[in-house]
Amino acid sequence: MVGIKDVAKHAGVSIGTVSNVVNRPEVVSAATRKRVLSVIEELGYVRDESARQLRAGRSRIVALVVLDLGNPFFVEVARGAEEAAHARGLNVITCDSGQRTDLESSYLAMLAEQRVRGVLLSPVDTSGEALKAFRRSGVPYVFVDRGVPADQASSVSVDDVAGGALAGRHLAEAGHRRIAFVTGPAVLAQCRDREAGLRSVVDGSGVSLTVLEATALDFASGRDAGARLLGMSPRPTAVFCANDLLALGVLQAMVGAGIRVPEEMAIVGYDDIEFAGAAAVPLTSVRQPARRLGRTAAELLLAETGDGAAAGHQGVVFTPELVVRESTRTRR
Amino acid sequence: MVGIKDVAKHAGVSIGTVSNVVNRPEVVSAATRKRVLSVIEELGYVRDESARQLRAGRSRIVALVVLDLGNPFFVEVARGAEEAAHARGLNVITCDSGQRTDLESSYLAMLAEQRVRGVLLSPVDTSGEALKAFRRSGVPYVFVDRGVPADQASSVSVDDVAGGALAGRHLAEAGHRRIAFVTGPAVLAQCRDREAGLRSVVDGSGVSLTVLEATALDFASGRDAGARLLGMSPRPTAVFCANDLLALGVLQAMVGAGIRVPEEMAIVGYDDIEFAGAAAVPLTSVRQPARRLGRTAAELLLAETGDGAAAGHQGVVFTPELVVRESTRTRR
DNA sequence: TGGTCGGGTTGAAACGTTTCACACGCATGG
DNA sequence: CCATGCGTGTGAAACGTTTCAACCCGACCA
Repeated sequence: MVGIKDVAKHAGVSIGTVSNVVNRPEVVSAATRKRVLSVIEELGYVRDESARQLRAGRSRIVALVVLDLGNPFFVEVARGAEEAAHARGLNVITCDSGQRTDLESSYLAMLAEQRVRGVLLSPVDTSGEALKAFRRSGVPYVFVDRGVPADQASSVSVDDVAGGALAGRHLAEAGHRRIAFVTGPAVLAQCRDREAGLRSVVDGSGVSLTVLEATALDFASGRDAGARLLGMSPRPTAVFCANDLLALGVLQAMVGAGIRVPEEMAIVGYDDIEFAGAAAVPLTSVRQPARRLGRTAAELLLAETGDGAAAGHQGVVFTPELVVRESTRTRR
Repeated sequence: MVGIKDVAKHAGVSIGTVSNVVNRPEVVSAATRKRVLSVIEELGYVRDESARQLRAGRSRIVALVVLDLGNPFFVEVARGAEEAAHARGLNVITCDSGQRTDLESSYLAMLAEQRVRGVLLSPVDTSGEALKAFRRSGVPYVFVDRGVPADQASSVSVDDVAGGALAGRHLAEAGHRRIAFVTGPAVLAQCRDREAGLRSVVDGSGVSLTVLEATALDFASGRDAGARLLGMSPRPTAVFCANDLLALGVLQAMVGAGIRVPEEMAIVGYDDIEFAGAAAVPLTSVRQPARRLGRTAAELLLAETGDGAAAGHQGVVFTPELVVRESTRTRR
């Protein structure tokens, strides 16, 4: 593999000059610059980032670790993060923890070894071992889609309690008295907060609330939850799901069983992914500014790790928004 | 940042010994091993992969460059690739080229600088400049979801011509005489091949075929294409879309305009993503073994770059499968 | 003419690993 | 008692960059 030395030899200059041509072209004379560049082209030299990084002590890569890439919400977050990083000449690598603590740990360990510039983390569990070990490595990180006290780290999140309340209020006002909440694993703060928001509206109002915990926040688990819902009696008249994938799964179960939505079962999802509007019955959902979440998180991280070296952490919280569609629109 | 030297000093051993503890624990005595390990733990030492890689000359990372991470098909491909790579102790980084040649080039350049072990590439254009430049870098690569002559590179693909024919035959047999094909950018071989397959069935059979080119293979473009479809007269009675996202977009346009599917417009998609079955009208689609595609591609790459160093390239071609659902099931 | 300046180039150190030839000490066998 | 070998540990080289002090040389100024 051709290195800077080969280029130097062929061009009849020193290694340092080649390096200058590549990194600070303005300090080298036009003549040599041209000569060196043509040798680089001819030999097909591409610099070795690992050597560069070893010397520099820091990498030009930012990592994003998300809960589930199968969820279009996180794909949007990733796009936002890339926008912001590219604008600063950094690259992003995205890792999918699949909501598994072990995978999350292993990715974090890998990223620490890579000495990435920083990590945008949508954590499975903010208090677990995985994170504790990572913190020791000293790699800067920012929480995405998960708020934490600002003394611990910066974070960008959406107010999940408010989102849950939004959904709850919507259903309560439509007159539903038996509501189900389909949630994911309780380790996920998003799930807990959305439930809390829902309860804040529903509790004490005479509405009965049933909670169904799905094994994962995905489509298949939603279908399972839907099946359980069908077996209940009396059956709830409305269901709020912790995300759209679950909601789509529930919806499919309903349609499959011939239950009319929203007449016999109203459904509210969360995230407002693009598919929500394209479902069998377009889904009412709580919208989160996914792309902005990613962009802001990246910006926060870069501000912290930049040369300006701002000290303190920040917490940014966005506000969710209810998008009403057919799945809760009672046609009379 | 604590390095191997610090560990060595604290443990009262040489650098080499620390390295041995980490990489070949069996050659060092139990006593020193224990001592060194405890120092590592105490100091929170994590090795620097860039130094490691510089020395080794090769990285422990495999890259996957896909056309669109917003397409669940590619997320599945990525999962398959990760399965295979993790099984061999390698990590995968996924890059989303967004079907843009410039982004693809920039990712490939970045990956070459990183000296990744190899690249799994779902290329925008197999003959373009982007690829030519990358080839010079000498980084091994395998095409995913795109067949090429085996003398150029290994590849894993699905027979798109057969897939197109599958869809065409299905529609022709259902008696459709005016069929539309909604496709993506013509640079994409997938689009061209699926069209070719469709034509092989339809041409000369008296069926009229209209081709609508969408700007991208995504949901929004599908909606646009759907709108155009609505404006045609006579309107086709069936539409085959180059992927499911387009098909879902078209479907939404139909539903929005009150056109009944499949009675007034039959729709066939491609990929059979999970959402296809959950759509307003469950979508008939041509299924591809996405996960297997990713897994096989990774295995091929690792076989080529492994120590065994098999020389030649291979081309693996999978066969697609038609999944019939409501969107083409004529209810009489 | 001598001194200073500055543009252009060089050579070497440093980054943190891994690896490998070698050294040391001890037991074993001749 | 010497040779051999084995189990441990060491020290230094090498990986490909970047950076920085030093150097060279021609021009300009006093």
